Amino acid sequence: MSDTLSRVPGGAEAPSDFIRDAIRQDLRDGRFDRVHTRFPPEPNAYLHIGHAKAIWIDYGIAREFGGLFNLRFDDTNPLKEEQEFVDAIIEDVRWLGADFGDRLFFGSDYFEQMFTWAVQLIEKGKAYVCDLSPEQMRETRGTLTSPGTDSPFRERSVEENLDLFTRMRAGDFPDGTRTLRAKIDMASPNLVMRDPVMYRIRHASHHRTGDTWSIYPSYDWAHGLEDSIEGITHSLCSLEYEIHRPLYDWFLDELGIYHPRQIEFGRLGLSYTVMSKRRFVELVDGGFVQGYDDPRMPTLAGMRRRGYRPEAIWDFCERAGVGGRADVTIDAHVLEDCVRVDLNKVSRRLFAVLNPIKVVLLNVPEGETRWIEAVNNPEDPEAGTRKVPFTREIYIERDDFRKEPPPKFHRLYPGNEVRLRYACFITCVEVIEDADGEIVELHATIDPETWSGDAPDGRKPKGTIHWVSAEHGVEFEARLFDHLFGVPDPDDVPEGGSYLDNLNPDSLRVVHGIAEPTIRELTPEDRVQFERVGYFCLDRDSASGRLVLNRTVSLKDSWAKIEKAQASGQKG
RNA sequence: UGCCCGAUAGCUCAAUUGGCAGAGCGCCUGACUCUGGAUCAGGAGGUUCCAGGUUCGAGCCCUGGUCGGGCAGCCA
Repeated sequence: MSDTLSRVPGGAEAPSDFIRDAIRQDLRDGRFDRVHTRFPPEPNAYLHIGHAKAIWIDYGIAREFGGLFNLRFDDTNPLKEEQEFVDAIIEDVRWLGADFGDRLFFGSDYFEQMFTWAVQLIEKGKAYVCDLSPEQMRETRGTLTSPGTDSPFRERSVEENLDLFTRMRAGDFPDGTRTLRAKIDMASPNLVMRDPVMYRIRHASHHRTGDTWSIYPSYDWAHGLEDSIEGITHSLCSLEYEIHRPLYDWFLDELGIYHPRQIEFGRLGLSYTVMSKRRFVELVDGGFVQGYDDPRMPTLAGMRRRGYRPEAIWDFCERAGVGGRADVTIDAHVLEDCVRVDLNKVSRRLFAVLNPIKVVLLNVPEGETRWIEAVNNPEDPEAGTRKVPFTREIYIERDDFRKEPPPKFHRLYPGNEVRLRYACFITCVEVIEDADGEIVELHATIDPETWSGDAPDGRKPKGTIHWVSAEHGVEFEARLFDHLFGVPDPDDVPEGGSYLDNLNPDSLRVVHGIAEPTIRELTPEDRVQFERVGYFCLDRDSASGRLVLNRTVSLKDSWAKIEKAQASGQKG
């Protein structure tokens, strides 16, 4: 192993995958003497978890190898691109923590240089102006199994091409009437190489260049040039561009300019959701979600609003890995696990009850408030403690009580004693029901000897439950999210069906809970764990007097698992 | 009936130059606990898509199949 290599980050200890291996090889061979990557989004949509993987690869590799990382907008199509998306993407990339420093670039800044290079190709006889209509071009391109035919304009003179191309730029011709094409091979088995379009006429206003251009470069022509101009070493992109690599190389070789290396990786998919811009639009426009940042959406904006931290997303990308040369779909539960692991370390704990039932503690005097010290985060001693009010009437989770306890149920039931977390032991002495047999209230007694946390006789209740003082409790709205789709693969539909048929009707459930007063201290995007319930994040919809919390993810519910096992055990 | 890519545990993926097939998640047991959380220990689970071939030895190399995906925008 090279000594130099093992000293730089990414040399010796760094993860190994086919991309990193290829880069190390390039460094050893002297093909490149540094590493410089870029993330090149088109500003026409919001970023999603799939983009996070690309950023993780681009930025992560640059950092590991001590190289540079650019954020570059590939804005070559004025019809689809908007400043709104530029702003949103920059915000998302920053939020993720991918540091591009001052290296924020726009493909449109290079239009003039691209034009100059196009003229060079024309002069070299490698590009020509073609008058074919879009339909004619399609017809002459051939098919997957048959070659195309040469355009009748393929052999125009350099002078005529130059004149026409200049007039295209000047705006002399209507949209769609002419293109500049590379002269390669209409019989190539790779359709991408059949005289691809380099420029098309578009009398459209661009979000950055305004009306200065009436021709715009195509992706294939522009992308390699952008990489070359910025001195990118490794142009990492998804698998769909693999077939474009010969063209990427062709342009750079014909121009004889600095030549980065394109390497493709598999796209990242997530189960129980969809990941295309078109479908995002359908979900939003169809009112199935409330926006691109709806917490159920796999967009970075949605995940942020839901309460995910970038750390969890990085961890997820790492677990997914670069993998082989294939697209991968990772189980959504893996992402959720990453979120739990991350939030567990950093979240303050709070008491909140989502489905309350009142408990009257008969031997606690009315009007008395006892302030209990509670640990803010057992995982982080520095998070300190807080005081939680305890009174005669409290709320507990309805699920934490059963009139007739099933086996292994260690929570509250008539005659049973449980621990109120951080407080004392209580025993249920009476169940109050209404005329319909609905439980409306419980009566219980506390053991005053157990305030220290231990009983003098050493007995230990099997269950510990959370609680909220009825007098001090603060009401809030909880938005409980579930997978947007009811099945792992939304595209798994019968003939003629739509992925929309698989929408999960219960992906959003709104309930009203009661929490300890500390909840009032939260500000939007603050994350907490409601003990024994799950992780929540204050939504920006919260206004004075109205608290809205998004459930980021529930805790693993092992009791639910036991119950499920019991239920299936009975029938089996 | 073209070109390119893929197929490994229930799921998603690993496996240096060919050298005893692994991980995470899920599942099952158990331990521990003031979150039935977290944590810890153990376990089950495989014809590496199929058929040939090369090799002392093949998940890996070769040939032929099967199945799945991508490619015929003046999108990126």
